[in-house]
Amino acid sequence: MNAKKAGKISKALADPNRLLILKEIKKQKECLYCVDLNEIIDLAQPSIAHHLKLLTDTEIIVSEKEGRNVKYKLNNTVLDEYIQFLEELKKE
Amino acid sequence: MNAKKAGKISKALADPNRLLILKEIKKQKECLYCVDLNEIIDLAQPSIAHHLKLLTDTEIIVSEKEGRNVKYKLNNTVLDEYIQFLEELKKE
DNA sequence: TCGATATATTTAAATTTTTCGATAAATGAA
DNA sequence: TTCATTTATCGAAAAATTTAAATATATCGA
Repeated sequence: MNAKKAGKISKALADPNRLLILKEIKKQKECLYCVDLNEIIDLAQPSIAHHLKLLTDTEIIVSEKEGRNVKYKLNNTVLDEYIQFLEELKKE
Repeated sequence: MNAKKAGKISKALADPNRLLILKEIKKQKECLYCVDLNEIIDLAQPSIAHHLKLLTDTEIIVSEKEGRNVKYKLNNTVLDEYIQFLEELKKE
């Protein structure tokens, strides 16, 4: 992963509400329904949609449409690549 | 590491110039002199100082005064804790 | 089809972040 | 002490982000 992509992912992770979304995905055993976030996150619906878009744009989460609903799950591959980028910073 | 701290670190990493600083620390075999950044980063001196402050505030880098100069090195511990936080996101 | 529900988009305001000029503070050298 | 160098701080402008109201779109069920 290059620095540009890592910067975008860092930015996606740089917000408490977006971290909360990721935490909820983890909580729901990998898969979260968008509609449930309205009860969890104290933001208006368009704001939640905005945060979900930022996260999906980086591909750190992936969305799947299911009827009227959208469900989200973590993309472990991208997360691993990001972690790898961070690990590289430690190497001399 | 809690989400609040992880959010601050994510924010610290969410800027191309700050990632460049970290890359340079790695390049200089762990230790970077602040003065050298002026030639590397295309920003005014106060801007560079601002970015360094954000990074040191999260303790992802640590500074050490050496005469007039300040040198910086990566804090592997904080970086590892941040990585651990990310790893936890993957666990069900 | 019609109404209800779920999500997305547009637009604009509020807030935060980034940037830099001016200047201050600290240190080393002459 | 005086001057040059390095870093930090202050204040303000510019840019980016966050938020929500209004509205649009999509889908389901009756």
